[in-house]
Amino acid sequence: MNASQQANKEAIIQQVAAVPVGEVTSYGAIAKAAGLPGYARFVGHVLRNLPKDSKLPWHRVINAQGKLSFPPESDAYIEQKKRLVNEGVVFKNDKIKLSHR
DNA sequence: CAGGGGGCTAAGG
DNA sequence: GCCTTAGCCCCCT
Repeated sequence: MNASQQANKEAIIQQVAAVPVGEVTSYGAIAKAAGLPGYARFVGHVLRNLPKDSKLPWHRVINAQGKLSFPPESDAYIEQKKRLVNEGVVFKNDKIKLSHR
């Protein structure tokens, strides 16, 4: 892995970790906040390949549609939704309201 | 080097 | 509301 990519990953992780409890953000927002506009998909890749000891709140990162990026019947979807609800995130018919944009 | 795919996004139909 | 196009980026075959 290149050093720059590692740095980008770190920056992304930083932003994700900076998301407060009860709040959700989109991949694009994370990427942009990390100084990597257009890296939305890379954010997804990073979160997907997270080491199991990351302790990173990946569940607070959703897509711009205010929904989870997993199939509704997927275990990951259910797990993420459960975690969010447990943290106080309000779901509107399987949709989360992002703090306006 | 080419091809396909993925926790994306925005714009159209 | 869903699917398609086009654009962005990175990863694995």
